[in-house]
Amino acid sequence: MGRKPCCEKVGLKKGPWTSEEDKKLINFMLTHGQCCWRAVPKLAGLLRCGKSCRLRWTNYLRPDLRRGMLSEDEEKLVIELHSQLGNRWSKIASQLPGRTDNEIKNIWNSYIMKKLRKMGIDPLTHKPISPSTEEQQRRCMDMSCDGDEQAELDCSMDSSETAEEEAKEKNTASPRDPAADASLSNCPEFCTDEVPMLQPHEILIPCDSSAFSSSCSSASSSSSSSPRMEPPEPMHLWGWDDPTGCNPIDQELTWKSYQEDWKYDVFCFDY
DNA sequence: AACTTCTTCAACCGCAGGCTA
DNA sequence: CTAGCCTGCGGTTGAAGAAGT
Repeated sequence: MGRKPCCEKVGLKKGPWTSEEDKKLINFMLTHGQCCWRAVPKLAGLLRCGKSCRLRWTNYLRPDLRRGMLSEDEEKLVIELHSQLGNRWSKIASQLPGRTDNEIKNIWNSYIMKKLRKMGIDPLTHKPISPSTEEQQRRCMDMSCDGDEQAELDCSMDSSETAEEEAKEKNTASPRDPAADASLSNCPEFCTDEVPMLQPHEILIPCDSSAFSSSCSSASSSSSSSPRMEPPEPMHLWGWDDPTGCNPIDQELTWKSYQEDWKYDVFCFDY
């Protein structure tokens, strides 16, 4: 069979993207919309594989992304969804507008997991950790043999702190609280079969370059020679349901910050 | 100040599944 | 039905910066 690799490995750039490459990709995506990723690098003049372009766009350059820490609501939602879906990051991310699966995954691994452990909750099972159980002891033994990092963390946790945090946790809505689970499962927003997927036409400005340039005229005042890109409408105008409870004002603020951070100039290049 | 260890997160890799010829 | 292409997903890696000693 010998399936071909996704891209020709030779001659293609890897590693961190330069601002120049970002500009090319952004310009291409905003003028042409999302099309065949395999063709994107060639058409955009990039020495990257399509996969790399897709990843860069979806995880970093997409105009509708929300950057920064998760809000408390988002964090709760991630934990709740993870308890139901496991490591299905894309499903989880689809419930959090402007967040990517990669971002959620990173936040989970670097922050939420630690936090849950500190609270005495096993991040994998979402059940309280009970250090006195034989299971725990066995895991500690296993850990000492095979260097299981997670077990090590579990075992090294101060048991008094664990108990305290656990008690605290029981007073709040535990992720495995049956009532909470029931209410969640009754909530149509959490039906994973009805994930509100974002379509390209919802993100991107129409391909018509004249329409594009006119739409960004209001934002181009700061640079007459190289017009600045106008990100699309604020997210709350796109008709998203917002399970995080973020109100439009918050989203508008987020969007304003984004617009202020939007530094890329549009390039023109021939194909 | 210098060095080491830890943390974060962008990017990569390989695989699965959908689609089509 | 099968093979090949393409996209998307989840696990993993490694560079860079932060924190600790």
